[in-house]
Parts: sequence; C-alpha cells; structure tokens
Amino acid sequence: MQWNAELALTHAAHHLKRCSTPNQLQSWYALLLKTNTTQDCFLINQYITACSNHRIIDTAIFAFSQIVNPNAFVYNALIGAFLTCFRPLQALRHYTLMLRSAVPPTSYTFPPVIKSCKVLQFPGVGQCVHAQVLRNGFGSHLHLQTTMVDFYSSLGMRAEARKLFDEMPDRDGFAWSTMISTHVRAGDFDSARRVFDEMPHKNTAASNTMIHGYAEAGDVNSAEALFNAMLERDVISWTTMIYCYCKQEMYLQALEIFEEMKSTGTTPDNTTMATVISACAHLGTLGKGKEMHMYIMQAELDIDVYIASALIDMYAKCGVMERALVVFFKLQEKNLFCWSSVIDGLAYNGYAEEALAMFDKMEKEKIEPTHVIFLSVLAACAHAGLVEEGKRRFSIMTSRYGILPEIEHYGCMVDLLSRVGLLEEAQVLISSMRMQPNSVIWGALLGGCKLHKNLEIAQIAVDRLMILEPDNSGYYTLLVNMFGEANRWNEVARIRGIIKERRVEKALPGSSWIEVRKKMHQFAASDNYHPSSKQIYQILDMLDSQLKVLGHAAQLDLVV
DNA sequence: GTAGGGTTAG
Repeated sequence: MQWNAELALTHAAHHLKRCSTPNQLQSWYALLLKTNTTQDCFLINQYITACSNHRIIDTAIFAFSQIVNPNAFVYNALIGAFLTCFRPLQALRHYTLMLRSAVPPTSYTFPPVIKSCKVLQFPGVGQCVHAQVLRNGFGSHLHLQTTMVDFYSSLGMRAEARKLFDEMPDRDGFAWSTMISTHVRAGDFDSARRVFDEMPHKNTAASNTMIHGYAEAGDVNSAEALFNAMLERDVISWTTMIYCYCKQEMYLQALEIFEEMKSTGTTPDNTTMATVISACAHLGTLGKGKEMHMYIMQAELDIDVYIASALIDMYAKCGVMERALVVFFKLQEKNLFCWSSVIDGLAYNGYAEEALAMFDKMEKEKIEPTHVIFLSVLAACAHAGLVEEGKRRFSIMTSRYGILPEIEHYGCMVDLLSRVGLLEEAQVLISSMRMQPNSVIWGALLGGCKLHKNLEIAQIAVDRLMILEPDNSGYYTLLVNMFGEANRWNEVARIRGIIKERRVEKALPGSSWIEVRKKMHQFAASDNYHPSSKQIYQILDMLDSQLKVLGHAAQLDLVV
C-alpha cells in the first residue's frame, strides 16, 4: 500500500510538473499530507518547481516552511521560484538562509542567485557570490562562468566580463554569444565584431546577436549581409532583421521581410508580432494592423503586454481609439507600457480629459508613472489648453514622483503656456530650465507668438533659432510673415536680406499620409499631386465656408 | 540550470 502510494506520487509529480492547474497543485499537496510525505525532499522539490511554473509562490513558501531539514535541491527550487516570481530579494535571502543552515550549495544554486543580483543591480553582492562560486570549487564550471560573464556584462562591468571570458579554458556557443552581447550592450560594435570573427563555430544565437548589434549601430547593409549568409535562421533571426528595419524607420521593408519569413515557413511568435505591429503603427496602416491582430487571434498567441501596447498604439495612431480601448480593457495584466499607450492614444485623438482620467486611474492602481508617461499627460493638457491642470501635473511630477523634468517636458509646458498666450510665463519657465533650451522649446514659444501676434518675443525666439538651426528657413519665413502682417516692411526686408545672405535652403515640405481601402495617399501642404486633388480642395473649401458660418475663422495667414 | 529578438515617448 505504502509502495503504491509512493509510486502514485512519483507519477503525479511527473505529470504535475509539466501541466497542472492551480487546483491540481492544491490537491497534490493534500495528497502529500495524506501520505505523510511533506518531508520528502524529492517530492517537495517537484512541488515547488510546479508552483513556480504557475507563478504561485505562496504555496511554495508554505511547503518549504513545513520541511524540517530541507536539502540543497529544495533550496535550489525555492530560490529559483522566488526569481521567476519576481522576488529576487527573497531569492537572495533564502540563499543566505541556506548557507546559515550549513547546506552546501550545488552548481544549480548559483544561476538564480546571480541572476537575482543582476535584476537587483547589486554589483557588490554579485561579486561576493562570485567569490563563493570559486570557494565551492566551481571556478572552472563552464555554465557558471558564462552566468558570471553575463552578470558583469549586464551591470556594465565590461572589463570584468572580458577578463573572465579570456580566462575561460573552454568556451561553448553560450559563452561566445554572451561575450558578443556584452560588447553590443555597451554599444561597442567593433569589439562585438572582433569577437564574432574570432568565434570558431558560429551558431545562430551568436549571429543573431551580431545582427542585433548592426541594427543598433544602424548598419542595415551589414545586418542584411550577415542574415543572408546564415545557413540556418530561426524566429529570432527574422525578428531581429524586422527590428533592424524598424530601427531605421524602414517600416515597409520590415513588413516585407515579415511576409518573406512566413512564406519560408518560420512561424512568428509574440516578439515578432509586437515588432511588426509597431511597424504598422508607424506607417498608420490600419488594414495591415488589423491583419496582424487577426493573425494573432488565429495563431492563438497570447496577447501579452508587449503585443497589447503595440496594438493599442497602432489603433490609436490609426484613429480608431475604440478598438484601442477594447484591447486595453480586455487585458488582465497591464504594465506601464499599456497605460502609456492608452493615455497617449487618448491625448493624441483629442480626448484630453479622458487621458487625464486614465492617468488618475493608473495612479490608483499603484503603477509608478515614468517621465515618458508625463509627456502624454502634458501633451493632453497642451492640446486641450488646460493650463492650470497642466501646471499642476507638471509640479506633481517632481514633488510626488521625484521625476526631474526633461527637455521634452519643458517643451510641452512651453507649448501649453504659449498657446494660451502666457508668453512671459513661458519665457520665465525657459530661463528656469536646468538645461540649454533647444529648437523645440524656442519653436513652441514662437508658435505662441505667432498665434498671439507678439513680435517682440517672436524676435527673441527666432534669434535663438537662427543660432540653433541656421539652415532651417521655416522660422525665417514665419517671422517674415509676422512682420508683414504687422506692416513692418523694413523688418521684412531686413530678414529677407539675411535669408539671401546666408543662402538658407528652402526646407523640404513635410507631408502626411493616410490609408484608405488599403491604399496609401500622401499629401504635402498645397500640393496638386494627388489624382483627386481637385475634388479634395473643393471639399476643403466647402468645409472652410461651413466653419466660417459657424464663426470659426481658419488661420490661413501663414500661407503667403 | 547558462546565451541571442519585443511594446510607449523623443
């Protein structure tokens, strides 16, 4: 009977470790209680691992607390469980507990411990653990050496990583890839290439890392060359190439190679889809974006925070905020990126109040905002002209969250103040900045001056802009128009003289595009290139006259 | 048990 029960348990352990629901885990522990085997280190080890796979740490902690004499396997399982359940500090605590209980660590103890030091960014602790690795006789353990190289690499201690790698008597594919990655992380692509060239049998991972390096360096040609030369390509190779194109804003190429990937039989995964949806967002191609969404559903890929953020952003940028919100509200777990995308999407689509309400909701869920999210918040205030609200949020950013404003935040605030005509206040803010104002700042101020016809401050802004962007004719043109409007023709002549003297090139006109029925239509200001431009202008004129009837005068005075 | 690819803003 006893023997049968044990056999059943062992069998259950095998089964439950792979596929089990939280409920099954519970009944498993009940079985352990019933059979008096809660002290069996082998079974508890399996049990803790299963709990960890389901991210249920509490039950694992309980099972551990019941063991009188946990062995190294049990400790290893628990330390690993803490790490996978995002509690690295607890992982380290139980490691020290293990040492104090005089249970000698095994080679399996260290990877999760070192990884915990890595995610916690504890260089000192990591070095202590390294010393213990050596003291326990694992100095020439290939696996642990690689883990240590990665640790030093992640904390930016490249010299230590390099030294360790150089001293390794044997190196496998993991070791080489880690070293290449070390240089890529540091932005030292030449060193990455040198290590890659030195590597005897280049595997797919190493090549992928190298392609990623090229992508970061903006070297599309080298990335393509290496990619094309690869004998075997996996999902990561393809995804990295897609990322490479995205990084260079070559979104159409990104979508093209995605199709190629599918046609050659490689199945995209979550990472691929997140990248490719982001490409659709940048292109503003709703049709393609929807196709990608459909693919995810068909392939039954899990909509994780990466894909969700990308989808929300894509739908928002394509102007279908309703769809973005559906994705957002369906999400079980939301991280900062999801919130950021939805808040920015609302702001971008003109729902300023809703964006702010969404931000407040995020605060209530105890998600710590970052400086990025405040850009969306302030942009929402700026678009809706919510001055007091904007000022309040701007000050909360620092007082409540300790986030110092970056130049982009100042840009939003200057834009906000200038738009509503608080030009002096905007100037005061600019002079209070802890960094040199750039052309965006002065441009925002100038925009406000234009709107509120303040020539004096406009002159100040343009003087600065002339220094910062001497080749940009747009600012001069704007100033010329402003003075012209005020009938100050002497000034007009003076500035035209400067333009001539400096031979400022006429800036390339900006353009925008929109997708209608899967076809792209591109427009520049006042152009006549579109086949239907005649009808389009007719409609614009009609809209304009309707607006006038409603007492809304368009500002066409920019166009001379 | 160790390596390689992802989402927002600018």
